Amino acid sequence: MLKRLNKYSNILNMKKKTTIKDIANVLKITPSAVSRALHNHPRISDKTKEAVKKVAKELEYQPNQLASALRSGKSKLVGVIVPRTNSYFFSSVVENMEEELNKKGYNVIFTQSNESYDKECRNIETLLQTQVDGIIASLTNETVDFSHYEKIKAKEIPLILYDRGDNDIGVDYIGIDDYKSSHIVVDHMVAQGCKRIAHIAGYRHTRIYNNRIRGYIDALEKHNLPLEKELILEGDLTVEGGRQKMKELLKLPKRPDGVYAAGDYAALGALQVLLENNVKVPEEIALVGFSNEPFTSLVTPAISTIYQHNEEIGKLVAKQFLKREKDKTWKPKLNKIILDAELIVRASSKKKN
Amino acid sequence: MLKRLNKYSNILNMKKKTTIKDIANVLKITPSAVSRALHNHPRISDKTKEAVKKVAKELEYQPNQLASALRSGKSKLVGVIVPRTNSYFFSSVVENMEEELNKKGYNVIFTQSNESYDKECRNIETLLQTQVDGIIASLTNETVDFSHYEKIKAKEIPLILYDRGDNDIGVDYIGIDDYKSSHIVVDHMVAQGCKRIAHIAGYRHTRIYNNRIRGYIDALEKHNLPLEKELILEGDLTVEGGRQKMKELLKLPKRPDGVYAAGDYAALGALQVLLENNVKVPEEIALVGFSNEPFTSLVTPAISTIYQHNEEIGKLVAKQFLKREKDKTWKPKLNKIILDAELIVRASSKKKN
DNA sequence: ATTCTTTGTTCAAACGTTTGAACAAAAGGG
DNA sequence: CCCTTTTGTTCAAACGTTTGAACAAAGAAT
Repeated sequence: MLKRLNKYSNILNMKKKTTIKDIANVLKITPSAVSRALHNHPRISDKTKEAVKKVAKELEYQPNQLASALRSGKSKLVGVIVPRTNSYFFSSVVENMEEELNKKGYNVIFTQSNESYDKECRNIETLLQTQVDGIIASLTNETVDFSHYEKIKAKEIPLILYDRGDNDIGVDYIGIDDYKSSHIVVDHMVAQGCKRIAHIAGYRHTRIYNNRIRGYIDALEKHNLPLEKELILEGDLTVEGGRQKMKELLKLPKRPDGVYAAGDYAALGALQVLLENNVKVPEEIALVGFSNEPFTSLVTPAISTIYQHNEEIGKLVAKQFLKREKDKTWKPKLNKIILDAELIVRASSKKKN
Repeated sequence: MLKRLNKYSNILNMKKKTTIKDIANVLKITPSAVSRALHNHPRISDKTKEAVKKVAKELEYQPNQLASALRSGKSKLVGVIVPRTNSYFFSSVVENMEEELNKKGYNVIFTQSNESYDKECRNIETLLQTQVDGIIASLTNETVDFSHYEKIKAKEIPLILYDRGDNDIGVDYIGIDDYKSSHIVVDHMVAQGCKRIAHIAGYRHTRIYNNRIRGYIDALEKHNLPLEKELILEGDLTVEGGRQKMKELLKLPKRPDGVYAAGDYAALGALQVLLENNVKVPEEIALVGFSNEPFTSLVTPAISTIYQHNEEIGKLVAKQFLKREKDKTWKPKLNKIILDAELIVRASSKKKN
C-alpha cells in the first residue's frame, strides 16, 4: 500500500533483504564496523554507532540469526520437549518457560513426544540438528533407556529435565516431591477421618508414579493404617482408567472410605462412577486427585488435588538453563531442585469443616 | 561409560563435531561430493554414496542445519503463533500441525501471543529474525491493526492464518464457519422446544464472536423468534464471566428457556449458577457451549457444544503451508477454507429424547 | 621531536554447507 | 577411431555474520 519513498528506496526495492553489507555500503564503512556498531562495541565511535543504527532502521535491517548463529556458534534457540500439550500442567509450565527465555533473547523450539519413546528420540535428533543452545525435556512415560540423552551431554550443551526426570541422566532436574505429596494427601485424608484409603496409581515403572505409590504406602504406615494390596490399583490414569478402577473398588466386600488418584483425569473418572452409583462424596468416600487440572475446580463436587506450582517450575527451569548457559566451566551433574507441592482442599474431600 | 574404540576414534574424540569435511578427509574426496552423496545426487556413484553414508554413521555425523539454511536460504523452520496454549482447542490444533510438518522435515518454532497485540508483534519480529520459512498464526483478540503481517508478506514467505483471521490480511485462512455454527446451535435448541434463547456472547469486535452473534440473530429470525436485546450479553468468556451473565439472565422478569454461550468456559460458569439456583438443566433452561473443551463431557450434566474439528484444522493448515511453500509462483491472496462445525449434543440441551 | 597508548576502523578468515561451472574419464555412436 | 554424450567428481564462490589481528591516526608522555 503505502510505499514510502526515501533516499534508499532503490536499495530497498531491489535487494530482497537488507544485510549488514548494505548498511556498510551506504555509510562507506566496512561490514565489520557495522557489526561492531550494532553490538555497541566500545572501540566504535558514538558518531558511527548512531549513523549505523539510523541507517539500519531506515533500511529495515533485520539481523540474520542463522548467519550469526553459524559464525558465533550460538543459535539463541532452546529446544523444549513436552510429553503432551493438551494438559494444563505442561502448557502452563511451557508458557512460563518461554516467557522467561524470551526475556533473555532466546527463542523456543518446541516439540511434542506424545508419550512415545521413539518420537522422543527423533525430537532430540532434530533439535540437535537445529543447533539449539540447550535442551529442556520431560521424559515420556515409556522412557526407561536414556542413551539418547547422552548425545546431548556429549555436545556439551545444557540439558535440564523437569517433572519427569531420572537420576541416571545426571543433570539438573526441577520438579515436585512426589513422595512427599502422597504424604500430604494421606495426612489430609486421615485428618478428615478416612480409615481405608485406596490409591488409583500410575504405572510403577514411571518414577513419579512409583514415588507417589511409595509415599502412599509409607504414609499409611505412619498413621498405623493397614496396607491392603487390593487397595492399590495400577493403571493408566485416563478418565476411563479411573472409572474402571473405581468400579473395581466398589465391588470390594469392604469399600474404601477414601480414594487418592495419582492423576486428575483418573480422579474424575472415579468421581463419575461414584456419582452414578449414588455414593456420597465426600461423606461415604472422599476423593483426592493430582495435578490441579482446571476442571477439578469446575466439577461438582470440586475435586481436591495437588497443585504442582506449574508457573514456578517453568520459570525455574528457564533460569536454570540460563545459569548453565552462562557458566562454560559447568560439568553436568545430578542437581535436583525439588518443590513442595501444595494440597488444594475442595469439596470432594472435606468430610469435616 | 562404554567408549567404543574404532578406527576413527581419534577423530571422534578430538573434534567437537563431525562435519562434512571430516567425512571428506577420511574418504579422500571433496566436501561437495560428500554433500551430494548425502542428498542422493544422481551424478554420484552408488559406491561413493554408500561409503559416505557408512562413514557418516560411524563418525556420528549430524548435519548442521544452520549452515545448510544459510547457504540454501531454507531454514526448514516454521513459526507458529498461538494466542494461548492452555486451551484444548489450540493445543490439539498445534499438535496435529506439528506432526504433519515434521513428516515433511520441518520443525516448528512455537510462540505464544498470550492474547496480547504487543507480544504478537514481537513474536513476528523474532520469528522473522530466525529466518523461518513460513508463519502460521492465529490473531489475538486484541488485534485490529494488521500492518505487522505485511512484513511477513513482504518477505515473500507463506503466511497461513487459522481460527482467528481477517479478510484484510488477504492470505490463506482455515477455520470453521462461526455464523453457520450459531445456526446449528439455534436450530438444535429450537428443535428441543426452546422459545426464548439467550446468547452469552464474546466481544463483538472479535470477528469470530461477531459472526456467532450475527448467526444467532439471523437464526432466531429464521425461526420467527423475537429478538430481545437483553438476551444478548457481551463479555469475556471466562468461567467468571459466564457466571455473571447467567446471574443477570436469571434476574430477568421473563427467564430464557435456553442459553447459548459462545465459549465453553462461560457455559460452565453458567451451568454452575444454574445448579446453584436449583434450575433444572435442561428441563427449565437448556445450555449449549462452544469449542468442545474436554471438561464439557466431564461435568454433570454434560454440556452440549460445538466441535471445531481441531485435528483437521491443524492438519489442513500444515498442508496448506506445504502447498504454498512448494509453489514459488504463488502470490498471496485471500483464500478461505471453511469447515462446517459439528454440534455435539449432550445432556445439557436434551429436552426431548 | 620521539616513542607509547589509545581510539576507530579495516582486513581477512572463519562458521559448515550448497551449487553452478568446470573438468577428466568412461561410455556410446557413427 | 574420432566425436559426442554421460558419468563422477572437483573447484571455488557464496550465504551473512563475527572476530582476532593489523593498521593508521590522533593524543599523551617523555
